[in-house]
Amino acid sequence: MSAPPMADGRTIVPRRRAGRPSNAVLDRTHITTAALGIVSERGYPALTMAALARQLGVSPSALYNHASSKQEVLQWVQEHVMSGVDSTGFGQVPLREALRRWARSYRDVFAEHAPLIPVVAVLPVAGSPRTLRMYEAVAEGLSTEGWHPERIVPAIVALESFIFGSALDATAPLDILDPGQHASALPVFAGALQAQRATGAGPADTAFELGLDALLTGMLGPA
Amino acid sequence: MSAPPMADGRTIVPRRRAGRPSNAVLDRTHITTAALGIVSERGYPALTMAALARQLGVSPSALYNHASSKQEVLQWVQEHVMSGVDSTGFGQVPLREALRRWARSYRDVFAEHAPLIPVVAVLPVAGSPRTLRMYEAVAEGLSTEGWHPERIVPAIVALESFIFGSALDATAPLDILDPGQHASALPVFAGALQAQRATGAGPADTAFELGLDALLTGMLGPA
DNA sequence: ACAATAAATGAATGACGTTCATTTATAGAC
DNA sequence: GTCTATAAATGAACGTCATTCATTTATTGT
Repeated sequence: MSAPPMADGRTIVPRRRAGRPSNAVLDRTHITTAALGIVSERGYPALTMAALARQLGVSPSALYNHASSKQEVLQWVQEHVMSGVDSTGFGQVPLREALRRWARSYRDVFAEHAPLIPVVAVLPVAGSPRTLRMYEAVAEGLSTEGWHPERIVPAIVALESFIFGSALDATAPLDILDPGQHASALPVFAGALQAQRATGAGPADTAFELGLDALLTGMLGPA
Repeated sequence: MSAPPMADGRTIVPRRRAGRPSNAVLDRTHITTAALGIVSERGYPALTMAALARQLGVSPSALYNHASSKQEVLQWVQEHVMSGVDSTGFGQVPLREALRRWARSYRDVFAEHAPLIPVVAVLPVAGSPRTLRMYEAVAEGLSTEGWHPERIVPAIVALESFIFGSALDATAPLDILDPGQHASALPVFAGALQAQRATGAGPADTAFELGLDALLTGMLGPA
């Protein structure tokens, strides 16, 4: 009579019988996994503490024995999400290429977790070892190419700002820039918009690649 | 017995006597002004519909006769905030300089309204004439310098992404990048951080200027 | 005077995140 | 083996929000 299937979509977990540490079922890992499941299946608006508890087969208040707040859960999710960022190129391929891979994967990952951006952008990074290791990899990449130490952090932050902004932009509706009825008053912009559309490429992707090229050229010199 | 001073911090407004349009007191302009007042005095977390109503000397539900949602109020605030962006340089000073002024003012404005960024970044721009006029000014600036039409929109979007990302970054605590106890495991990054700090300049500002320079160089060529 | 109507009200609702007193059941001490 | 400290789960409750709605109020055009 343990762990009934529940015939329900929620993660099945051996019914917790309270007690000392032992076989913890409601630890940081399980909570994070459940949160990621909800997010990927139903999106961030569905990630409530009640939904999370339900997914874990537990009452909402039980979560507060293991996480001090929803903010903390979001930090755990962020820490996991960072594993999708590719920092392996530094020291392996030319810096420009390594930065490009890094930036693309970073943007793609956060485009799928856009609601984390305002959280992450303002959160002390000391709590996220993965993020710190990423910074170290990028810093090594720049340092090895002879960058002056005092320029390294600003360069990383500038790239990151562009990446976060681009990730937000990637979640915008395709027609977000449509001028609607005002088109006639904006001849140049409206024309440019049509010209861009005629290329058939996604505006967010094109903008990201153009901006990334420009940043890399500006930082490293022409290719 | 009209408009008692209230001896209270709230905006004094001639007590509304219901009826036909006439001398509307609770219109878009007044609501926007009140919202801006709350935000500048007590920040975005304090901007609740209840606080807004209180500021206007009215009950919360009354707001819904004039705004369909809080989202709409935020759009009004955004539209007003956009007036702080300086697009006057285009056609008046060299393009690089015009873009620089524009980008700086744009970032500064949204650094003070960071919570609007996730809203704005995803909102159809058709509802914001001021934003559209800004786009037109920038597009004219690029077009006049011979930019191909299909590159204009991506360039604007790329710059805007960098600007929004930088505005978010500008609201972060100064020590956000502090590696804490992990410093020893991150020699290059920790060193770079110290070198940056030693310059005495704000990391967010330095990163913004470095990134902006890089973007402009990448887009327009070396100065 | 009257009818139509814009506008304000206050009570109510439904999400949320979070707290707390209480209960449950295990692990280690004796 | 019992006892006891304690990690962990529970359900009820709270406070804060945005939002809705039936009702009232007061003005305008006829």
